[in-house]
Amino acid sequence: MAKKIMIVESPAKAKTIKKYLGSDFEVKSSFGHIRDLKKNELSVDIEHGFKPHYEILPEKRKVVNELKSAVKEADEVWLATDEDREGEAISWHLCEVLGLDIERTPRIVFHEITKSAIQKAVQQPRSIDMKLVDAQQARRVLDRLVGYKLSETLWRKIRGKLSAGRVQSVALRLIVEREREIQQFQPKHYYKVDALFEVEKGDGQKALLKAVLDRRLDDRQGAMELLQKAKNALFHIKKIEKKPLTKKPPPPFITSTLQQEASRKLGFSVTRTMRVAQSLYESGWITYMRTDSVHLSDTALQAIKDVVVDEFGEEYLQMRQYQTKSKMAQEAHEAIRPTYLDRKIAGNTQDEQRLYELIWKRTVASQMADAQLEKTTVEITMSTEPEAVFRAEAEVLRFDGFLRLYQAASEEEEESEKTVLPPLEVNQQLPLREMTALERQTKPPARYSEASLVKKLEELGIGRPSTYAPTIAKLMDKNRSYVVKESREGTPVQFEKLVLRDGEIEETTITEKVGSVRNRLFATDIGMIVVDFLKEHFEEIVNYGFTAEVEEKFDEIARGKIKWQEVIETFYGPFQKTLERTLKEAGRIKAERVLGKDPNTGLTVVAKLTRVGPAVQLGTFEELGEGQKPRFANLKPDQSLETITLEEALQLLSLPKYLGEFQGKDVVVNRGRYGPYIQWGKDTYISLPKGEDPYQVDRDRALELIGEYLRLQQPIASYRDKPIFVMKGRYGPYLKWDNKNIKLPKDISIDQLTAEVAVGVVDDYVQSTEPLGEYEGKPIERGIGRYGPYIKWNNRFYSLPKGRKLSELTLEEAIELIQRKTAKE
DNA sequence: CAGTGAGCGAGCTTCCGCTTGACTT
Repeated sequence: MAKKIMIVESPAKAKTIKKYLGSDFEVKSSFGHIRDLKKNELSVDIEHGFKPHYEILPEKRKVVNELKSAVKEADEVWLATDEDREGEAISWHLCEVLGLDIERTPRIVFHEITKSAIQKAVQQPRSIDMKLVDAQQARRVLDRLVGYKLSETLWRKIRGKLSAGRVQSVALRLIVEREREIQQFQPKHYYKVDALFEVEKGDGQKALLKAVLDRRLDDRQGAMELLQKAKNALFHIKKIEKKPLTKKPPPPFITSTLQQEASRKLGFSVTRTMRVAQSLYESGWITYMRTDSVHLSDTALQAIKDVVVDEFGEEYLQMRQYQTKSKMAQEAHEAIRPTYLDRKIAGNTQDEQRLYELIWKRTVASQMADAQLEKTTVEITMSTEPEAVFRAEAEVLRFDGFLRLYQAASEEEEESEKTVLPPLEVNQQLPLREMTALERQTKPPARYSEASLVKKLEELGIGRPSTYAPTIAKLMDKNRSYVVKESREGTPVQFEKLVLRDGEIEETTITEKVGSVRNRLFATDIGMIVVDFLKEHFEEIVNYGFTAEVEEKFDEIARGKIKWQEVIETFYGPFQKTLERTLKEAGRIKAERVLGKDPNTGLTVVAKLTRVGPAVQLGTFEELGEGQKPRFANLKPDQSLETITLEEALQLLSLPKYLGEFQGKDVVVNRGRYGPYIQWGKDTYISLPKGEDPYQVDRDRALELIGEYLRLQQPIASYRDKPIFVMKGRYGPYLKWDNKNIKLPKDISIDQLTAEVAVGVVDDYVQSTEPLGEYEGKPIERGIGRYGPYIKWNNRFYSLPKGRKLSELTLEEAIELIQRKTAKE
């Protein structure tokens, strides 16, 4: 029998296809691209029609050799790489490298991996589409020219190791421009007014109805006037409006939406989401995770239908096929869905199980009925102020539909308060219980999170499912540090609160933290400098529409309307002129701002980007003369070269501060690489507690911290002849004993910790982590991990049910736990 | 764990998109 081999891109895919094709074919994988431009040089011959010089990717030599010998043995080679530009190019490179005839090698495509789709594809082989390959070559050559030429310009004009490119520079621009908007934002204060009315219920009880004034008041005077008028006002219901509302389920996941939902609901970074999804894919639980298509195969739809009808009943079923939104989508795959819809749970780790559950719910919900709601709006008027209208809103769920299974998370927390309304009638008079005017301030636009940046990039058609996560990682990479991901505490702001109750207006001031954020992307000074430079000299390329424009050209190449070299030629001519002009005319960027003079020394204070990051400098090299070095102080993470003031700079320069001697050794407070610390003598360093301001630390405070440090140096007690130490770690206080870290129970604070209590905690730990016993001749071990207490048997982990303590778990219960989980699988 | 920061200048860096391991902890 003739031997046939088929080559696909992914080994997991190869395995599945093999199953469907049976013994006719051997299925091999190329592991993605096998050939590319050389890494250490431009590798595009500009003089000779932009001819690319390809080489086998060094890490793919082994795969290529294996493919070569497999091809030698075979009578027929079939190519089944993905149905898109990149997939077509991979097939072409395979032909070139494996010596296959481009015209005669059968090439098949399918965009779902089901038995029928594959069998159908095998019936309709075609040959490689060189027009599509050329579109890919144009894409590749353009990205290389833009990327390497721009990066080299940055090395010469700003500093080495920096990079720029069609995708990363636009992503960076988005973050930088958002950062600037926030810097320039001036918050406006306003007053938000709510009223609390009493409503008689039928049973003689009173219910409360909260309504919100439908506009914001500009100042305190306006708020006060309204509350004054409310003292003698009558309130009437003017209108009750009921509107039906339908909510549609969201489409099944693609890469970008999975990253967004996993970020909001599970708190995953985009990299973590992709790592976990990859693992689920390799285990065969989900379809391919790098996709831009919302398409579901017929077999999947049928399986989802069965699940919906089984679990929820016919009335919850509403089949639909979704349309992919993005114009840039290449749709080589299905949406991300479970491979077996009847599996509600899959995955080994907790991360995998949580992500799988999310995918399962979203997939099933996509074929469920719309939710039907009724929205009621009540308008209440005020007799003494015709302009004032109070509004209460409530939503009643008439039919839950898909909401029974899946609720999409929203990016910003919902602020509107939706209450259940008591029975109400038009013209009904409502007694006022209380009216509150609370001062608020407007918020600047939100900084991007990883996931919201992905969403924006996708809207702009920039980047591909396989590059979203790596692009973001690249912006944060150490060699560039264009962007940092940080959580920041807000700053306290005082707000006035006016409350009218029982005819009296009470005024109070409350303090609230404004602008706290978790895991947001912040532009750094070097990020801003690079964007400014690119915008000034290469506006066309960092323009948000650049990718969309060149994509149109690539489409024309794919349709055979234009040659790829022509597209590159048209772009490169003007680009090269701009490059030459920039290299000649632009000076070397030295980001430096003179802030003023230090009143004590008369020396100039400068803010600048040094080799090791943004800093302020006291005295210039000229001022100080031969052999003298200026003093430097690094900027704090929330400061920027663009906005730092002389006062802030002088404060930064006030450290290191000498605080006298203690026990004959110098005490100094300073800020270092790892935050603020106290140095005592030559080699004792004591970090300040988190959040403490080093500029406020005086001698008394320093000695207090040294005292505490000395106490912690001594063991608090000993257990089984080994010392117990109290330690302070990132996640709070803990005990160290026998090289093990033991967390303190929440109800024990470090101050009230006595020797007896410490021994007790260690004893408890020892009791609950020694093996519990044996099951089938293997020990059952116990331990406390990141996600709580667990038992471990036969190299597998079993989480304890919520609330169960390790020390109270009996052997019988443990065995039952193991049996139950084993039975499930 | 707790430094550094200019100039001088050789030698290094870099893109986007398609795929997973082979290394550590």
